[in-house]
Amino acid sequence: MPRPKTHDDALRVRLLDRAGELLSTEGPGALSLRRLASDVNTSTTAVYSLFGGKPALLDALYEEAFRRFGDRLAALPETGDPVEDIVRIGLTYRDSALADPQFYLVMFSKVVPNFTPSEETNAAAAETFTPLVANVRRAVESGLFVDAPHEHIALAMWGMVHGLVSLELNGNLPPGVEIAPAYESAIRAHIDGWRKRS
Amino acid sequence: MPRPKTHDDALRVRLLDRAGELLSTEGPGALSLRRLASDVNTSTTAVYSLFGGKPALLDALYEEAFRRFGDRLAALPETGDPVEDIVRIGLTYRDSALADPQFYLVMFSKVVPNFTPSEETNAAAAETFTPLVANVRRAVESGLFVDAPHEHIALAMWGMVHGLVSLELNGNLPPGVEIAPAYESAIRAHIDGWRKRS
DNA sequence: CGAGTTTTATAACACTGTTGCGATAGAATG
DNA sequence: CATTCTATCGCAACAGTGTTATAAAACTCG
Repeated sequence: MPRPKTHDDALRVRLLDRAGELLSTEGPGALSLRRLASDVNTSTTAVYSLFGGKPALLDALYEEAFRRFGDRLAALPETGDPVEDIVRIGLTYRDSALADPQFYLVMFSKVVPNFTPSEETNAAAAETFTPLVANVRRAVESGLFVDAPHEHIALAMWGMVHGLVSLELNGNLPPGVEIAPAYESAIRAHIDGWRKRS
Repeated sequence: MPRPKTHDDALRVRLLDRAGELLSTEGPGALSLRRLASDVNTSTTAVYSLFGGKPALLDALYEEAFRRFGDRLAALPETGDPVEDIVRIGLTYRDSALADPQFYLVMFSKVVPNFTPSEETNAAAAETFTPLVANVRRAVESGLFVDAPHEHIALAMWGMVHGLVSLELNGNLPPGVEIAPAYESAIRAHIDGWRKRS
């Protein structure tokens, strides 16, 4: 007896897709509910019935962003040499960030006001971290690296890679300074720092 | 013949002070022009006649934040050992960020919508970087470090320190993971990575 | 064909930054 | 002393935001 549903799962993905497009192409400022709803020929009510509000929509987008990001990192073939794998993860990390800077800023910068990811979404996001941790463990177990908790080593590596990319994408670098020419050597030097001295 | 000015330099600093307070204590969401103006017993017009608008006010706050930050880093006494100085800079970097996280987020994260620092303000902000660069140069010139551009080495170090602190303050760390116990050893390991091998 | 019921679109609310307008307050002039 | 002038400032309107309450729409069942 009710009126037929149009706020279905298909509309949900259309909203999510369009939201991602708006974010990537015009930035977070263009991602307003009225704009989004009108672009998909519905009303702002749809966002509330399908997500629960703008923060919840952003949470879904946040999850999607980390999924893409994690997929790219997990898709890297293993070479057998953990050091080389770590370098490749680092390079891919920056490539992925530069491929869609706005998404990266949603993940790691606070570009959208009044949005903080939910506990579970943030836990899922942490999975992105696992390929690096696995390779570092391999390097530690094979005696290549110093005897330190492999989580600590991986965290330091993630920090550097993330920090350089963040400085780049947030525009915090001094004028004239570029990341690209220093990036790979920075990764390799950092790895060397954890090498066991003989 | 005109009506006496109340939008003077004293009001300017009162606005800036209160804006900093609001930012530190209640976060960027509480920093609205109406709220700010009423807290200082004036009107929103004051912000426009004294600064030019909210982005310009934020620019002044951004400059102030970097000035404080840079002062803390520059105040570090030199020990004569560049390596030890670099470690101290790294530790102070995190201490300063944790002392006022909201200010740090204004500097290095995009917590305020529609704000990007002006060219000149950003250039001034880059001065924060110089103590680290100076110490790295010293280490390179004394033959301690590998023969690489000292700007590249300093950039890598800044990246790691900044990355770890950013992950921490943005809440991007996996649940249960802490920066503190890994921080100093990460800095020292990274420094070791640039050491000349004998 | 009308009543009932669920779902959706519309409009109102409180808030934001920004801008134009009118009130204000004192000095110079008659 | 009253009036006029004028730079200055506070208030209100405007366009926009997320959110919420309300009313219209659209189908089934009696």
